[in-house]
Amino acid sequence: MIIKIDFESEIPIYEQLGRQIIEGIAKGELKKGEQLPSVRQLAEDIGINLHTVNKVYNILKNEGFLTIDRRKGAMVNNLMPEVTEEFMDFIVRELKFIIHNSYCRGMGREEFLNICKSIYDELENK
Amino acid sequence: MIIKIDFESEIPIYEQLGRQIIEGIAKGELKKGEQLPSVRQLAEDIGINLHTVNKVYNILKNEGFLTIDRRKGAMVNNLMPEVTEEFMDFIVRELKFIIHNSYCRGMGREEFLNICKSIYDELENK
DNA sequence: CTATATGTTATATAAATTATATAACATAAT
DNA sequence: ATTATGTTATATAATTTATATAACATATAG
Repeated sequence: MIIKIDFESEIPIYEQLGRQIIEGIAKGELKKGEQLPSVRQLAEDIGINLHTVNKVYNILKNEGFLTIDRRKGAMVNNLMPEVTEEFMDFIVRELKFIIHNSYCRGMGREEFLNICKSIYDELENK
Repeated sequence: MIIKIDFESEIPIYEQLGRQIIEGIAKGELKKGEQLPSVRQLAEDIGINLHTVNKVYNILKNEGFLTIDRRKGAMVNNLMPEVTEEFMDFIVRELKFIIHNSYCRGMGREEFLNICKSIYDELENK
């Protein structure tokens, strides 16, 4: 799986990395139980500090996406996290902002839903 | 229009304020051409610094939501910003993250789309 | 004209966040 | 024994976020 960091982005490196790992899991590029590179290896591969990778692994562990074994390192959890109340609050909050913003700009409901659908189509590979 | 800032939130104050103004415009609580409180007035009302309000007004001016007249202060723009390529990149990026994340957690396409629809229903006050 | 209110600009400061750099430790695998 | 793993501890630097004062130019109100 290829990780690509945009060092010019306003999005923090650890946030970009975390999103790409979740994307990899969602798309099946990272299988359940699959082992991730060690913090040192991945840090070297993408040219960032080992602590930044370690931070991401621990965030994703706390969210329930990864498990970390002292011996083998990080791997994709066999059981994905649930849709918690906290997570629902998060996506509703973010969706509201995106929808309010696009609504002001004249984007209609159908157009917005079609964008969502196209992302799902890409995700479930057509 | 009532502004409510959560000082415990991890979301910056200026971000919270900006989102609520856009929400107000989307919901019609703030009409086109309507005058907003002065930076000093609003800052005092919600208990924050005038520069934080000023920052928000200028961000929203640059995005095309507000116009700022030296005499009358900030007001809601009569012409809302367009769905620019930059904006499309933004919402696709954010939607991808939300969808990948919820997809991992077992939320299906229909459930997700229903959340979006309910936000639209609230927005168009059904 | 005077006083007030407006956005604006300029500094300065403090706290938190983000990212890196070294170093060391305990433990498991080779 | 050596190596690789996550982990912990400091330290530092840059950036972001938020506040605090002060001042300026200008338009409006009295």
